[in-house]
Amino acid sequence: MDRKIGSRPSIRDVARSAGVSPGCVSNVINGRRKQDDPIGRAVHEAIEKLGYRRNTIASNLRRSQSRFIGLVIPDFENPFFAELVAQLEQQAEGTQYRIVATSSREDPEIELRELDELAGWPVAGILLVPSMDSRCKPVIQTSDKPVVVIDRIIPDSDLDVIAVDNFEASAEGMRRLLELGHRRILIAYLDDGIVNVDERLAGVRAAAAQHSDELEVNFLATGPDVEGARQRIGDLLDENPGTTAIFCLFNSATLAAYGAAQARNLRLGQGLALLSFDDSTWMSQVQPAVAAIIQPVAEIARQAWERILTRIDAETEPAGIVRVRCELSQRETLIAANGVQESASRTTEEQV
Amino acid sequence: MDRKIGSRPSIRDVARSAGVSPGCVSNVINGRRKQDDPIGRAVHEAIEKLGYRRNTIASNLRRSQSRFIGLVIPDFENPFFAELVAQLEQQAEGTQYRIVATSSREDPEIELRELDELAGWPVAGILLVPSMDSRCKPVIQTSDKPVVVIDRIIPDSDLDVIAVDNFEASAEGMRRLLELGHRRILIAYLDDGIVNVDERLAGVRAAAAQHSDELEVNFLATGPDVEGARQRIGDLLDENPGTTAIFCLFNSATLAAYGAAQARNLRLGQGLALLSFDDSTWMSQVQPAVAAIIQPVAEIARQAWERILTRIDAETEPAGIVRVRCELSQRETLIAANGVQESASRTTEEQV
DNA sequence: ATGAAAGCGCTAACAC
DNA sequence: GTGTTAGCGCTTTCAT
Repeated sequence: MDRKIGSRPSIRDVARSAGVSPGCVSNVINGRRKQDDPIGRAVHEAIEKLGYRRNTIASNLRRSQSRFIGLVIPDFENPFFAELVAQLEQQAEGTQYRIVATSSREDPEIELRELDELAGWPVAGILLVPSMDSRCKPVIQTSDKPVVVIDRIIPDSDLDVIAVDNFEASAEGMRRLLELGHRRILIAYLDDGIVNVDERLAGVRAAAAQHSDELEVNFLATGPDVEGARQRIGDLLDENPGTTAIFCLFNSATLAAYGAAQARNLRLGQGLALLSFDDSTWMSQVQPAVAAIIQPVAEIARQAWERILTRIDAETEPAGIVRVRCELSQRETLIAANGVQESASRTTEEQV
Repeated sequence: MDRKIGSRPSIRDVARSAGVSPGCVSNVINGRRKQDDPIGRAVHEAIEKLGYRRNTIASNLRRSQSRFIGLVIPDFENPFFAELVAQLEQQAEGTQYRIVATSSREDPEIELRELDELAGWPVAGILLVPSMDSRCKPVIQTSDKPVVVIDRIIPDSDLDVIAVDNFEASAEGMRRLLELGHRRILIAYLDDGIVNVDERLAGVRAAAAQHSDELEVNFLATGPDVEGARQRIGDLLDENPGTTAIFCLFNSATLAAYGAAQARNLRLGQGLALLSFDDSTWMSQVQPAVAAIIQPVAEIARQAWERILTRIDAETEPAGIVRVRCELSQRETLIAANGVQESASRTTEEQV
């Protein structure tokens, strides 16, 4: 009541109210002193009465330690990253650390600003999903706090990275389509020069190269927006009516392909196969359900969390890239080239 | 070089290196002193050389002010909240404040913990999308920092709230269906006791009550998971084959309804109308595109941001509820009961 | 066991 | 203008 409005009671107010010293209050708060004697009780009462809450930041400042881990992702609206944030929060649960999340909106400038900002924070470590640009590389390499890169490899660097096995997963997807008899395949990818997509493309190419039959594989760079992607995929389908399968290398292309196919009355799961790299909720709910290569986000989060904690404890471990395996979910749009469904039922989906 | 590894150079190191006092360095950093004289230059050089970064937190502690605004949402994976975070970050851009986002995973316990945590933070204000439970009410009301509630009204309170006009938007949606000749309508809602859904239900009921014809309106509580919702909606469609329109009062029910309709070969946009409260990317991309009541997230974010800044400046303004109007996007699944499409083309969508 | 006092990194009021 | 100094809220020796 005797303090200026808006400012909260400090440890000193509690001490005064309980008739003890601030240090003593600190001891009580941090359990370094028995709680159930007259003094301990008095302190607790004062805390209660004044509505005292410890200032975490001041506490950390004094301890010269931090219980925060900064997370920078490109975009909250991408379901993959949204799930990543959720899973990382889950990992943080129960540990002494908490996640502080911000996004770069895929803008390298903002990304640098965010990293810069975090550098001025007392964060114990940084988890980063880099934007589609490697400008952040020097900043990370000279960072004084541990950084773990997630999902997107930064070329020519020896940073800690947790990513999925893009190459192998794509190759497997492509092999699957070839096994199913597809020979005219449309590969929709985002753009050149994006690490993940490049790796996925390489996987597709490798699988195609191993195949002996004559293939007609069309590679289409769709660009980032769904609307434009639908247009381009549609055009390509019109020009290549013999196409029997579409393999989309990132999730919004799948939505575009789905729409384009519907618009042309191409019956997915009957005349046309569709496979997506990266899953989304809608894919398993529509009918026919869209087959997808599922990125094990929970596992990625687990690995990233483990790695950053290790790094915080001991900075001496050698850095390295961890590749997490993806699962191909066998849903209804994954059919043979003759139109036969390989798997008719939802219940045969492989679990992640 | 003479400091312990992992700890960053402080303002004192810079001062020593530049041969000036810490206070002087502070003055240079904060532009309270001209930069381009020998001393100013020496300081800048020292900063450069040591790789000094200001510790934002310590700075804020000393200034007894904060440049952070805490945001607590129920769930990063809900596209509506994801967009909200993105839009709020956009609002924060250019201001002196930044957003620190965490989620409660719809768990009232975690929500309380998060609010408690923020109470111990030097945040200037709190933006909260409450979980589906009002347990947080007392905490907010006794908070020593301004709180603005977003999206979900907390009953019987006089807090600052920014929400959409659920009642009016639902009523308009329902009226629209009635005008289009629908008389057997399925209303899929999440569950009773959830504020937003209750308001939407009330809007639907009010519109139905105003109508003179005999109506058969089925209300179905789907529960939170899409799979279960699809099952229940499917069952209800089977039991009521005369149903000509489905109105889903939250976004994942729309996905469930879409899947259920596809599974039964009910042609959406031809035999069956579908209207969604809340938009998602997939809705405008599938064919027929799913009509949706669009919540103007950007506007919600704008209002919330404006409100919290006002509150931070002056806590004296009277609190109040701001209701933001939604837009009905006229897409292809919004057809008349006789099967005629009211609007055939995507291009006639109203803009948000 | 307990309280006084120093100090985390920084800023602001104050003297010089 | 410039450096000295006190202190933001807290923790942690270190005397008592």
